[in-house]
Amino acid sequence: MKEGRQRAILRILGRNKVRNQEELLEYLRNEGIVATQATVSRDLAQMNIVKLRDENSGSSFFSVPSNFLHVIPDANKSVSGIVSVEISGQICVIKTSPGYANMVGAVIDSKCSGHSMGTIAGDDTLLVMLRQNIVLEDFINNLEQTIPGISSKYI
Amino acid sequence: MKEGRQRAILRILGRNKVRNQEELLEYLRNEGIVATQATVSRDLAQMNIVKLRDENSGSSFFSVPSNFLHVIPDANKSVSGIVSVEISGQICVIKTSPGYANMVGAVIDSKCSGHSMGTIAGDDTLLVMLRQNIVLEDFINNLEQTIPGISSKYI
DNA sequence: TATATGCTTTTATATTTATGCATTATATGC
DNA sequence: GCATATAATGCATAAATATAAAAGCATATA
Repeated sequence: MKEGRQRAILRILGRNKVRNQEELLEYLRNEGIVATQATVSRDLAQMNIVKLRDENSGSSFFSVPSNFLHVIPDANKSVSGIVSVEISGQICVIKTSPGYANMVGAVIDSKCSGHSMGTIAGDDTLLVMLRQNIVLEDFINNLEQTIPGISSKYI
Repeated sequence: MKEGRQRAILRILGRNKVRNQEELLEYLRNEGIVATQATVSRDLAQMNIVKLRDENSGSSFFSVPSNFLHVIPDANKSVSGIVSVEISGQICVIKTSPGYANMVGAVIDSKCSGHSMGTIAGDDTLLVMLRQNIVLEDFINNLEQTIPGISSKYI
């Protein structure tokens, strides 16, 4: 019960700007999950979710801390030299085995140009600068298809 | 009036974990600044200050966004090769003496991994990519302890 | 001087979020 | 299965935050 609801909350907050807990309840109801405000209040506290402010509108909305959104390399089929993938704001950082960052960067430059403004590679760290209005999930899907051996999941 | 109060708020929030607006009003009163809850509510909105959750206690407290914070090298005791530190959004740029950026990057990789997703170094410029939803004050404290010779100040 | 204009602030109140307590569900040991 | 412990939930309400409306105050303007 709780676990499924919290997973749903992550999904919902990842896709929508939710401005208060009543609104979140509605989204949940649309998925067939019924709960009360008190319950989601506790969920949010437990998940460390916070309310941030929209720079422009000034209105506030819930935000999932990054440690709940991980893109992890799939150990079974990892042939790409990728160690980890992490996203924060418009920045995606990909850690690779030593010497691999440039190669991965080249791949992303050619295959993810719709999502990426560009990349800069060190030796084992690749910086991908994401475009402003992309849908993060699309980029992740793109990554998954482009670079065999990584998969994303929530939590 | 307003400007001085907001400056005080930055100072107070940088040094203390303030848990609600009434508490903030008390801190202000201790500095001889009298205002009402409604006023600081607007101040916080205007300054984009948000409430985060303490990882351990679960209780929440106000946090100042990056564009109000500056970290500067302390000229008196600067022995680390660091020239300047500046933060914008999720990006921290550290300028160093020529050739030092890599070294500083390695230090940060090992000592600040909780706050940093990764670093990329040029010759005299180091880019530190910060995780989402970190408490910036914590990162800066960490930096100060990790790299002797820098100190931070508010605005 | 009187009037208008654009903030800032307060007061009063609405909205939003958190929480104590009782209840129900779920797990654990016998 | 039954008893008991533990956790999850809802209800009612308290606490915290935001906001509408009015008042204050400085500056500009006729």
